[in-house]
Amino acid sequence: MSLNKMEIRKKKILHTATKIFAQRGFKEATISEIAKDSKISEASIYEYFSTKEGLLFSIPAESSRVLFDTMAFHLKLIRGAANKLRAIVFLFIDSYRNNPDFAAVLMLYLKHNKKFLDTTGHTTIKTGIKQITRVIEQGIETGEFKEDINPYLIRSMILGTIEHLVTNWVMTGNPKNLEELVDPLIDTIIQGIQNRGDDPIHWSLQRPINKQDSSNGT
Amino acid sequence: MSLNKMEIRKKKILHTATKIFAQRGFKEATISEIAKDSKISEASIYEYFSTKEGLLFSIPAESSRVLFDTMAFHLKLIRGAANKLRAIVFLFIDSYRNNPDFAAVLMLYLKHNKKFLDTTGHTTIKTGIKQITRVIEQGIETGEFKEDINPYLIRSMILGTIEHLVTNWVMTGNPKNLEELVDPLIDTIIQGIQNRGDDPIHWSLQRPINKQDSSNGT
Amino acid sequence: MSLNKMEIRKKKILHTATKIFAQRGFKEATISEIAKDSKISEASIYEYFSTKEGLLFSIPAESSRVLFDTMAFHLKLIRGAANKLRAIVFLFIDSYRNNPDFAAVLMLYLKHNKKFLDTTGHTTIKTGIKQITRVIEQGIETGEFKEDINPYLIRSMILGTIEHLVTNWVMTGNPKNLEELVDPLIDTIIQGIQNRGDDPIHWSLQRPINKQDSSNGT
Amino acid sequence: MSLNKMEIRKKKILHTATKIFAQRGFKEATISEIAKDSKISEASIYEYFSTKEGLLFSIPAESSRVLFDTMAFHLKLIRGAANKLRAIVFLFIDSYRNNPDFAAVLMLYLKHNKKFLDTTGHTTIKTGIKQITRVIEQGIETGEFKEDINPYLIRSMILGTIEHLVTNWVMTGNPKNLEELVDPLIDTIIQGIQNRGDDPIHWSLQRPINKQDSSNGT
DNA sequence: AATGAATGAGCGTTCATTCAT
DNA sequence: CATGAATGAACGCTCATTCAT
Repeated sequence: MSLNKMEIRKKKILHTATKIFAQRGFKEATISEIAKDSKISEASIYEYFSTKEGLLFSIPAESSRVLFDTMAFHLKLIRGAANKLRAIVFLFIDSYRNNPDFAAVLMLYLKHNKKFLDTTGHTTIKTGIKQITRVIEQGIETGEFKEDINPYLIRSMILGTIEHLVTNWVMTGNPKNLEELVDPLIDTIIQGIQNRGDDPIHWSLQRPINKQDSSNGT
Repeated sequence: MSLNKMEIRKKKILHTATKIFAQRGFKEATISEIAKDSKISEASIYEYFSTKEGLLFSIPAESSRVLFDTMAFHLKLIRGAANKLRAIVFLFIDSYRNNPDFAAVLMLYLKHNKKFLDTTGHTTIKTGIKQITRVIEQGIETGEFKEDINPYLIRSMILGTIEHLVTNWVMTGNPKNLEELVDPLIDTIIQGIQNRGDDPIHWSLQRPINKQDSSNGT
Repeated sequence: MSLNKMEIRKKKILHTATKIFAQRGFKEATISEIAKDSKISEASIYEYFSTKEGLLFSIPAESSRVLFDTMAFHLKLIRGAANKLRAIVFLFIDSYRNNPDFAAVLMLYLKHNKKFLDTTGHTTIKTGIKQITRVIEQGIETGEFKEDINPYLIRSMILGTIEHLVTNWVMTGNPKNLEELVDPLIDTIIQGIQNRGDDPIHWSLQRPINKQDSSNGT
Repeated sequence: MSLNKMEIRKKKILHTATKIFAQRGFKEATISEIAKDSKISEASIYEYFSTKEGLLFSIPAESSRVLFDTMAFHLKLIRGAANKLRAIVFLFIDSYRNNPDFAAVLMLYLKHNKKFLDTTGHTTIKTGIKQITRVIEQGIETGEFKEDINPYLIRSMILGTIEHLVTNWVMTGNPKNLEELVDPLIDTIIQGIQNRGDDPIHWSLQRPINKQDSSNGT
């Protein structure tokens, strides 16, 4: 009962804080605002979170775990690295679209905070992100993706693009239809990395010149 | 003369502010610190910049213009949209690598500031970024790139990946060799967007000249 | 039974509070600390003591009464004002030495608190201190001490010196051997106030009995 | 000029702080009060003193130096250790009587503060107090005082009595005529420690019994 | 009787910014 | 023009105290 009530209060604080931080910015927001909006006293907020920054860092914990659990669940059901990557991108985008305040806090105030790096919230995210790398590596192992691609780079392309799009979206409202970019994005990347039956290899710059020559010369 | 002196003082302030903001964070940094480090009084700083945030927003003006002028200059000399994109990515990365403090300020404190959107500094950047869009559109027009690609998405992929990589770099020091990712990045994207069937690689910079000649000359 | 239990809890609180106040200072100490250390909840502490300051003011009540009762008991057994003063000083010093936390609280946080003046704890102390004045006055009446001395001043000298020494002791740990200063202190004062001409030392405890006898017998 | 003005402002702050601390107590007093009373903004107070406690610790610096300089000056003009001690006690008492707020702050909030021990203000006081010890030691060297007295104890008696009297005075207003106690106080102590022509030594408990005997037996 | 939980009321401190010289 | 000095306006955080069970 009491535990339940406390859980509810804690979530209320987190929810309100997410909203206020998203609207006003972390530094500009005040604990007083969050207290008023959540109808929980400032002192009580400090019962649940040790500092204002601690409150900020507590925001991703839950949302992220939900996202990454969902992701792990779906990945088991999907065959093919390309399809898995498509699902990942879709789930990310979808999660952000449905939680714009959370997306804003993550993109604007957490991703660029060095102290956040040492946080359990960040650890959760890092763990989740490793799933992406694993999918890429599996794609390479199965021969679905080219051997010479750099998984870290591909992952960075996926995440970087998502971050860029979502950041723009939370800041300006554009692009309106984030989810419509999922397929073109993933298609472009897949085409850049997958093995193709028709002469797919020679484009790779790391390949020796003569290899390219021979294929061209045919 | 006096004007010249003032210019020097102003640049000194900007340079110091960039350094301090990068090291300590925008909110954490104080005008007092910048004054001490630049040996210019706080009051004088306010002679040159109206507010602390105004000082922050003044930082990209110069560096960005230099970058985009250089970019415009190079793009005139390069043939082929793919090669142009490669040059663009290279120039971005190279510029950030050579100005890590500026890169940090841009990635950590400007890119996510809504007020910055209404700034001449941001206008400069936007103008510069349009060059990328234009290159992509030209690639489509010339048939070098597929017709059905979304230039905005491609531009977002390029910028998003760069931002992601550079942000990581200024925050953690990794990846150590940013510049080595330029080619794989651009190659992956190019392969995702270029028309295939005809020889797609004529303008690849790594390709021997005679190769291009032969294909052009056909 | 239940009353007994309550008494035990109350004493536990007082004991812990004395320790915490002595270690951390009255203002710096928190009820929360006392609660944790005593394993009695904060709310319960407020069942026994109305306010934090009330808790502080309750500390001397018991210890002081014990001291002054002991003192009254001993004074009945001792003959001669000088010997009585010596006993008093000894008992004070000994009491503080054996209860350093209590000594610290008394010297550092009670003696200088104006509100403490209106407290029953202070009344107890005042009553006890009157015993000193009475001994001095008796010394004057019996002719053992000079007629023209100011009992209030002499009492102040005795108390002031004790307070000064004990305050130093609780703050710095010095002087190490408080009790060794009892005799020199009381001797100096006695010599300053006793009637000379007739033999003043009959009751000196350190003197051999026969010595006194011989002088008396003359 | 400007320096002068700053000096005046600093003294004004110190003066007001002394008053407020004396009236309301250190912890109860607020910087806001001091600011209002001194008509100097809170922020400016922090320009002159780094913290509230730093402000408190800065109070004795000046007053004490004045007192101890005066003391050193007078001591040069006075012959005889007893007379010097009398002058010292008088100067102390007189100084406190003329600066009751300072006396209150010193007696109630500084003397019992462990952190104050590490302060330059405390160093000044310690240095000044050494003058007392020196006078006592000189009294011993010249034979004016007994050989076997403990200078530390005598100094503690003098300071302890003064502290006790002045503390009572600042807390309760009594005794009304502090200065009238100077002579009785010093007389009592002097008689307790000075060498007397008429059989002064045998009272000393440290002396060997036979020594006393011989002097008695003469 | 005992306590976990909640909070009202404050306060020290910080700085961006302005002013007077 | 340059600046040393002054300050207004906030805000995070702490705790003694109370309440509900």
